[in-house]
Amino acid sequence: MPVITIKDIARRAGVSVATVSYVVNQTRYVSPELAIRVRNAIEELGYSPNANARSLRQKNTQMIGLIVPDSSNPFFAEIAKGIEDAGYDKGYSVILCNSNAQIERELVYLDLLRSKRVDGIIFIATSNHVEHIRPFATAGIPVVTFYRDNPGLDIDTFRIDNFHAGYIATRHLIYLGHREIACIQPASAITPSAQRVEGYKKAMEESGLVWDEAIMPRGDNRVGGGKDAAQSLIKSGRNFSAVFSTNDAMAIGAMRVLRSLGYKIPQTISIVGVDDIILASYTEPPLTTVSQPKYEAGSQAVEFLIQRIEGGYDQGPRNIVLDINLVQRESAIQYEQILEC
Amino acid sequence: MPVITIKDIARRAGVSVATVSYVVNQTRYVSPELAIRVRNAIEELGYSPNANARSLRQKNTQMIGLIVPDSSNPFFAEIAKGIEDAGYDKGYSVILCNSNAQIERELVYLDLLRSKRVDGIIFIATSNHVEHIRPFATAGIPVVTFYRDNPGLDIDTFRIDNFHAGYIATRHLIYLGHREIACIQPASAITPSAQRVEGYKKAMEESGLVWDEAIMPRGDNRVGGGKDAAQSLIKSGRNFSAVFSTNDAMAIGAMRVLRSLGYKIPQTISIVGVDDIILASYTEPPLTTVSQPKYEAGSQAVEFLIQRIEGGYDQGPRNIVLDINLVQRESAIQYEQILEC
DNA sequence: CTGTTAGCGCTTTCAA
DNA sequence: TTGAAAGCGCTAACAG
Repeated sequence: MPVITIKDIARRAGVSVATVSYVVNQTRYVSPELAIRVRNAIEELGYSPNANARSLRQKNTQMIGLIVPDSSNPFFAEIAKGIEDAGYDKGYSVILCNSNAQIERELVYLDLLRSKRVDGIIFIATSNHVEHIRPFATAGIPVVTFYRDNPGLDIDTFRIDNFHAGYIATRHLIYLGHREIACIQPASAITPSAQRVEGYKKAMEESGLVWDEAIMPRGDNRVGGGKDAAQSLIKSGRNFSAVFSTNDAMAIGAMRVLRSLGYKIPQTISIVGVDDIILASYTEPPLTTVSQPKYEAGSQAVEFLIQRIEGGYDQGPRNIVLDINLVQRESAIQYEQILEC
Repeated sequence: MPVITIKDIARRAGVSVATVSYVVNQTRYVSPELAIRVRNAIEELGYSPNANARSLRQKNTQMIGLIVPDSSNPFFAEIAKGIEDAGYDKGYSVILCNSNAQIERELVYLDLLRSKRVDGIIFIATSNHVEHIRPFATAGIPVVTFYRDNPGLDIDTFRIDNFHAGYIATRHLIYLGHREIACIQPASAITPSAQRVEGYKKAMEESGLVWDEAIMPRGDNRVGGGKDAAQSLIKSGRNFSAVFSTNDAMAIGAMRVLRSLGYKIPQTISIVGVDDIILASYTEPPLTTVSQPKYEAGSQAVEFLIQRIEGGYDQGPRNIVLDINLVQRESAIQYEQILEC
């Protein structure tokens, strides 16, 4: 079945293709009479303008590429949703690309997106190896990244203040009266989230408390790592009434083994995490954590991207630090012993 | 900065644009000598073929549209991931569209996807009102849907056997020795998942057990609805040692109130759900449930879609029933009283 | 073995 | 107030 083109409409309405184009896009005055005829023809023939042909002429596609490590990870899924929604409002569609944490696949997708002439790219990289976006930046294709530095490139970046996240989580525990506060830290000290540990230390020191590597086990940032960390925390034989976990996944793992070992949470041990993944509100008890905006970050990212696409901004790179805030649920409470003395 | 086109490459390599096209696409023999020159020019100039121009000629875009109610819902996110991955393997990109459960927005996206000339559409509808995909079907654009009937349209559909899901969940409980089995059912008897209740009834009857509306409260398919249902279950004053919930969300809600009321799960009450949402494996205790393939369903859907796109299939509509299976976790155990007698 | 060229469907300048 | 026509970047006859 032949697809209806602008020519068919022109013929049917007895006008030129130019006129059809003008009424479709409302881009110059057309007499009501002709306009009606055109609209009728469109209606009758069921015409749908070919966006690709349009793009070819206008050199814009109203599409943005989104590269994420894993769109089924609730964290990224939430960001992606924010992007899609904001894009919809602004008239941009999004091409969804999962890198599956493979640099190779990031490269393939980057190429593909360039070929498809997307108007901009939101890139949540897997590694610190972000050199491969250089061609885009230099080719003048707007790019926004998350949680990465892009030295020397004119690219906006969204990040959170990891130090501060660790700091406010720990301060909360201290405020609740806890003095012996354990910390479950990431396996690697060079990841961005390792900064959260620094915030923890700062908060401790500020209050004249000591942090002690003996109760600062490392985990793999996943639920399993949190379980292991909790085990070693118990085995250490040290006292602690609270634990700060550098992310929710490990906090959840820790809660599980602590509970199975007979500890009551929060009655005997308080826990706070960071991230506010959806699971956090469904655990037993619901987890107190430091939340970072995900949906909002996504929509703000397209905002910034579109500014650059449409020429609303052409200064140097912007570094946006997302607001974070403590969400108090039920896994951390007042340290009662203080009162009992 | 001017974008490099095929002409620039031709000029640089001293050949015709046709030759460039042929070496890029490997679509006819080109002498090694010229091929090298072309490849060098491409390398030097950083050429990226314009996929839109190509699409305009070839009348295919290597893109598929995906319409889901909410891509941040883990259930759809998982399906979407399967779609994206399979698409990647087959050389198709996916445009992500959230309908946010609004028919209006489904329509807008459907129009948009038509305009962008996607090669096919995977449509997970919000309502039973799927009439609006008719134009696509009749225009010959392949469409695959989930969980919906498309009477009179040549559209493939993926679904699960809801009756069977309810049946095997209930059979499992019976197999464990339970005889008084409550059922938390959906608010509406006409939704697809209401069939799960029929499966429950069948299993009960088959084993000579009676089902009783007094312990079959209705819920809104969400966690809150499960909580309410559990309350009314308790208020009914009837005995039951197990409950079958027609979905996981309600099962989780029920578990919560039952536990807060002092019931031990699974020691005093066993529970099984349906869906296997990710939360199910993180509850206390982890939920036994009937799982349906999500990732796999997604990739199978693109398989079918691409068959139609590329002419590998042109028979009538296909109705695919996805495999389901019981995943045993810790919320349902043997009914001990039987042994104690 | 390679090049010339028409044309995909649209926008937009230029002319009337 | 409208139309003719060039051209966006590419593919694929067709010709040589």
